[in-house]
Amino acid sequence: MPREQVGIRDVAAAAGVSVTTVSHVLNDTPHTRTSEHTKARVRAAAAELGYQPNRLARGLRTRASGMVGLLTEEIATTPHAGRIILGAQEEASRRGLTLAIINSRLNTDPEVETPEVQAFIDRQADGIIYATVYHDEVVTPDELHVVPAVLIGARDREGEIPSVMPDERGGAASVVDLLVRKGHRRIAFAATSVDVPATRGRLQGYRDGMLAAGLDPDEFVVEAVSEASGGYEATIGLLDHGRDPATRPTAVFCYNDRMAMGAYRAAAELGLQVPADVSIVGFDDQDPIAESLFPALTTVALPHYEMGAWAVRTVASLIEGRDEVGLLGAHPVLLDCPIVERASVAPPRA
Amino acid sequence: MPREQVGIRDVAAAAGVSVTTVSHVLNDTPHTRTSEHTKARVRAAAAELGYQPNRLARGLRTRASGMVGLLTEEIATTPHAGRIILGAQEEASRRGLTLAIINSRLNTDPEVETPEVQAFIDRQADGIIYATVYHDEVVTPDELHVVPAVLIGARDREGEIPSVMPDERGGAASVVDLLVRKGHRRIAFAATSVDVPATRGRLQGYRDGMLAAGLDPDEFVVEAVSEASGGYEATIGLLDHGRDPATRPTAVFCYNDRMAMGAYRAAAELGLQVPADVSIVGFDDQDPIAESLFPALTTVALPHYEMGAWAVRTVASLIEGRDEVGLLGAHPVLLDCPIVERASVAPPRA
DNA sequence: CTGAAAGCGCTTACAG
DNA sequence: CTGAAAGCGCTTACAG
Repeated sequence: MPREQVGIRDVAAAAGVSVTTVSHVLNDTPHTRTSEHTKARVRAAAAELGYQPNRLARGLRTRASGMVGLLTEEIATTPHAGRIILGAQEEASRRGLTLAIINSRLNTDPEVETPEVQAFIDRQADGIIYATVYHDEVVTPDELHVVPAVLIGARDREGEIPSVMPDERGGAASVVDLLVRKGHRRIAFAATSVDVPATRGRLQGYRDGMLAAGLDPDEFVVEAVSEASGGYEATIGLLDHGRDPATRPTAVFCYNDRMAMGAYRAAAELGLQVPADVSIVGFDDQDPIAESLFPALTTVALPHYEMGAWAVRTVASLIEGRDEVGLLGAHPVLLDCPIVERASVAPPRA
Repeated sequence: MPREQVGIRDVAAAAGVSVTTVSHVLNDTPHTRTSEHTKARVRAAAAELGYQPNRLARGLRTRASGMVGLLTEEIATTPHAGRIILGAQEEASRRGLTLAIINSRLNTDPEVETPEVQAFIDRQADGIIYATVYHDEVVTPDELHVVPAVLIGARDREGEIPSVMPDERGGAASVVDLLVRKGHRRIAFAATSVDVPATRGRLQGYRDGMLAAGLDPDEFVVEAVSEASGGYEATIGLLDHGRDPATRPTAVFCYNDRMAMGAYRAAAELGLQVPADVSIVGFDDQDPIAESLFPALTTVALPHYEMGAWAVRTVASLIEGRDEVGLLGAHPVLLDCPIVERASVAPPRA
């Protein structure tokens, strides 16, 4: 499979001009006058020969590879991480950048080397995006500070590297608000205790919402494991046990969709209809649960795609030297978590 | 952020040798004698300066970028597509290759250009992996034939490009076999009619299994939409309607996990316990359904990770000129779909 | 055993 | 308006 590369020299020869001229016209080099006639000849020759510039050579010369590296920490573990990649990839394509990906094993020790970052640097990546599993803050590998870089899902402890994360708190608050507007007042939250930002943010958002509505933010909070079984148990505890229907919750907001899945099962076992007897809301908009549940689950979507796109947009502006940064590094950017209304919420029984 | 690149020249100067020598010792160039003493000096200097060769420059010179491109068609639509990327990425890392990714919008018209492929070629990708959404065969873009290439999820119509896909048929047959070994004889299959290979392969596998066990391969096949609602309806149809418990199915094998999710709901509504009263099996091992269902779903896993890894392994051997190909292109490689046994299968009621 | 030199395919001051 | 030449950072015949 010999790739008989046609080079800039071939185009120059075919057009009867110098390679300099070919380069100028094909790149529209500013401050360069070339006669229209010559331009046309060059373009025709290039098209004729199917000339495509070798990006490697160009990169070597311009010291800009046109590549940005996405380092994903244990990509497989995050549901929907694929959408981060998709967002980053599409934004990169829009800008003529190529996205390279390396997945790294989780590495919490900051002192340890990060050969993945080095691999990107060796390849002259113009910028690097580090998508961490969701921890609060992270001390970033040294190598990350010598090249334009951006963080997804965690804040840089030193506050130097710009970062994005989902506004979990705002999303959770908006759920309570939705429920309140539907007429609910006894709104439970099935929380979890794992120490990750999502867990705290969502609980805080719930409390924000309850407080804003003048409701008790503690009465209906229960804690369980963040899985279907936990949602099941939490819901049974909330709605059963001879709980007076007049005082028990009319809605249960679950920490995530998997717990909501368990909540559905609990409701069914208790002979309760969703949403007529009890409204249920999840969080994550996790495909395919949210849509496959019956009735379809009202939940909150995470801005994975948007975070990926934001990351390349931001790293691109760092590359171009537009340093709204220092500014940027200090505070993480929070992206909206929109509610996806489906069919699991209704006004409470009169 | 000035990256003060240390180059091979700096190492040469520091070690007091020529760049030629530095290159030889750092690359262990064969057929080259260098005194141990010199080697040691060079290595020391390189380490001291933290020298990392510029892969762009090397690539330009050697005409091997060390990069393989993964083109994913609508990655977002396939559940678990992330695992294809993960498999490809990790295998690439093992071989010192970099994986670049481009997602393309679905493009069924073979005549239309595929700029994504061209983008990889411009960047001098050593090889290209084309991961299609799951169609039977595909006519590959011309550009793909000028560079080592490999297909995931579809066969090349011209039989030139090697391809992998899951052995859906074998996986489905093994499910029936498992059920038969547990003592089931009235095994239903909730099929779907969408015209994709998975749909045909799984049905064929079911029939293979039934035939192999001397059972009627048609009696218990029903068709429904490939979603939870379809699984629900199929199961209701199979088990209700005054069906005699002595003649109705004791197990329902669903085309996919989402349908299985509906089947669970149907069973619950009919007052049937899974797996005591009815065994249910899915297909896809779709996270998080399979694990979150109660009881946890026995299902069949798709070899996404393995297909990704196979693809870079194969494209790497094409690159190295090991052309077990022509051979390779003719027939798609089928990868095992292993059963994941969880808790939704039990012997039928005596 | 070691090194000078050409060249990979481009871009970009610089000169004319 | 156009082109000759240097150079990006490597590797690799080739010579000594």
